Amino acid sequence: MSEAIGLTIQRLLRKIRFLGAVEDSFGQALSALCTDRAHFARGDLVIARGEPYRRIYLIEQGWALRYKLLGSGGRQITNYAIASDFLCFNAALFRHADHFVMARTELVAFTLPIRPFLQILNDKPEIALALAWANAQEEAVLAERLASLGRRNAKQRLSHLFCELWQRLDRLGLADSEGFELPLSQDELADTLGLSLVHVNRTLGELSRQGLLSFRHQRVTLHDVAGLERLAGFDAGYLRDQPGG
Amino acid sequence: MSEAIGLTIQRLLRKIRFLGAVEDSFGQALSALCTDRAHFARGDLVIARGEPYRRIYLIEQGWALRYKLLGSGGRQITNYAIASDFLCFNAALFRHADHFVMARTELVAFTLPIRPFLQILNDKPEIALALAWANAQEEAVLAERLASLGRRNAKQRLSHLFCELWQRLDRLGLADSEGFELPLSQDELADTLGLSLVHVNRTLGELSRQGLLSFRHQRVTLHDVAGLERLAGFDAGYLRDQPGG
DNA sequence: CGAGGAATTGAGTCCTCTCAACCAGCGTGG
DNA sequence: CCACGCTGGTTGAGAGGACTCAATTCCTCG
Repeated sequence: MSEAIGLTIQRLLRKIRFLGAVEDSFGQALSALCTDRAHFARGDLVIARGEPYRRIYLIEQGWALRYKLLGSGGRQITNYAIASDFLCFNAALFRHADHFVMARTELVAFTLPIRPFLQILNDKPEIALALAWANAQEEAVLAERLASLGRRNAKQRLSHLFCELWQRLDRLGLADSEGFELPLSQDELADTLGLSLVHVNRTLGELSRQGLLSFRHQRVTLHDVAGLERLAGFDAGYLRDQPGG
Repeated sequence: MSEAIGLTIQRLLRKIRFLGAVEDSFGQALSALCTDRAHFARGDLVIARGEPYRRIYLIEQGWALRYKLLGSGGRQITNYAIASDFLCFNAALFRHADHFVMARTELVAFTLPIRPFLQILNDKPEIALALAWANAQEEAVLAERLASLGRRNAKQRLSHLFCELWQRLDRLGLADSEGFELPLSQDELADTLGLSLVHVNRTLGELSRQGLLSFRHQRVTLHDVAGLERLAGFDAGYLRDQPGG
């Protein structure tokens, strides 16, 4: 089992790129906890708003969506979680979920019991720090998305999102030089970017006609990365900063 | 000095409401670090994007704004920091700031040297956990704001923001039953909520005409809290959940 | 009393939305 | 093997919330 989790841990390490010294104890400690896996089918809820947290998940493969439902019927997707991301990490800190998490594809995740997980954080501050770093980076992504919704138009939002995902997936070895697989519907893009489905559709069309990118059959192809980054005002700084303090 | 910091620590504790057992060691350890204060004048930059972090601040009084500047000239304010909030907390995790922090009022903050601060987190996991909790709550606020920018109209965004601030300030003893002081310009509200200055102005006018709230002379008065919450779809859940895991 | 920042108000524009069809792909069942 | 139904994508038309430009008023302070 500690072999099966190898790739996931490697990805996690690649993501957090922390001080080399940490890596060994990190992998060992986590592997020891990752004895069980959970499987979710496409569309399954991992947790619903208001439910008590039961465990923490570490995604091995698949995509999950975090979102909120508004009284007025709207949905705001706040996050995509993919391989090496944690789900319900807040279980370590809160009692109840304040958002929904849904499996967007078949999803396989290691399950970490909360108490022992807390114990590890307690015993090994290096690990806690590394995970704090990963969390902080997610928050940086959130803040950048806020800037998108607040101050960028539809074309820029879409371009920015794709630039960001490309970078992020590339780091995990899940992208290639042309683009990446994106198992989302236009509807979900809309609910991520604060746009309507119809407008996302039209805007994707425009971006495609301008030779910037195309999104068909769950695959994003970037035709002109420089152009996209210029249009979006994309600056990878918020994804790239090295840990240190 | 450890007496002067008393109120700030108390507020911090009130904010994080953590297990009683933590409080003593928490206050003592932090007080010991809070030997120096920094003063900023209205408008001063605490840190600029790209700059290396130098220290962590714990606000004693005043308001600070965290924001991003977009290439296209826009500004997105991501956060207001007030008494008992940390500034540049990321200094513990990153080398360079990915956003700006500006003092919006006269600002007084304790300065915490990074290394010793990290040492404390290292030595006292309870404290690290408590701060992680505070951080997670900030992230929840960010996510909720994302939902606002994505899926709420101008009236709802404003109402929601005010409901949230009222709650948050109340917890610190900085609000009263009528409302609270809000040292922001309409321009800054606009850059927080992804609206234009002009539209914020008109929308505030409407809310006022509807007898819901008024905002004049840096003070928000809530005339009809229930109505506001209904309009905004405000649900304090994301601010209220107790720690635990 | 003048100057500068902030708040207001008016007018016209446009980006994005909603409503509404219609089309395409695909898995299922008769 | 093909019709049916579902989900997701595409396109058209009209409406409206929010934007920009611009001018005016209100405060506050030196």
